[in-house]
Amino acid sequence: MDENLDLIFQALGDGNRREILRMLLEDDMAVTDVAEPFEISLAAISKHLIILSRAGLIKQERRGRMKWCKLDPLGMKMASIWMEGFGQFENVDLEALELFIKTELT
Amino acid sequence: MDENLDLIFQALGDGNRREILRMLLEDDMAVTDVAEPFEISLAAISKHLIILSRAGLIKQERRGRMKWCKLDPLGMKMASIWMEGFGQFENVDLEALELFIKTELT
DNA sequence: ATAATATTCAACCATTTGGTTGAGCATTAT
DNA sequence: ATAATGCTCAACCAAATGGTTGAATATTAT
Repeated sequence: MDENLDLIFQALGDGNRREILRMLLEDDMAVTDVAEPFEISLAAISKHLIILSRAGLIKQERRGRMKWCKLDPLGMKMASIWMEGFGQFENVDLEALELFIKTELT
Repeated sequence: MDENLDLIFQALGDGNRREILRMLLEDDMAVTDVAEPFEISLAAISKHLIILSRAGLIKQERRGRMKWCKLDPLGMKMASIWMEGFGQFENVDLEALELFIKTELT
């Protein structure tokens, strides 16, 4: 059963959650700090963090009244291992790829 | 906007769709052939293929009355490019990873 | 011309998702 | 002891998801 991959990819399929991961790449943060740049409620962020946690993409550790969030590399690793099987990218449309990199990443 | 990544990861977040991709890795197939090993309806498979198509994970080409489905490496490439930013996997729990590889893949 | 095949469309349904608000519970500060 | 902070729970809501069935369309075979 690859329910793990379900959880991982579903978790990654939301822009807010990907943004959270990007933030945690720079530093570990408490829940309130994660929520700060977003416009949605704290409760919504809390839910997103739980989803990321269940997917193995982050770890949460309660310390005092705060809960610290840090990246857990395992989830992303599992996803990338699955994707490696499709690693024959010779036929990629390079023009579309370049456009993607310019417009979608940062 | 990274709606592209939304579509890609959401598409990958379903076991049936990942299985379709795995099948297409071996050979291009018509819709009916894709549907054959599944227990769900042909219409459901057709929908899954449209989702994969919109995500840039496959391409569909009508030839006669059949529609041929083939992998499109671009979608997977976009996903893996995004994930590369998280490529610091030194701290992975190797034991859990090994377990994952044994039980979840193939 | 008629029948069979390949695929999609449309309407529907149950469940999940992503969000809200308000209350609740620990923990820390005053 | 009381108040403030950090986070989660519960109930709710609208929209999206993954599935169904039956009809519709287009192409090929008889």
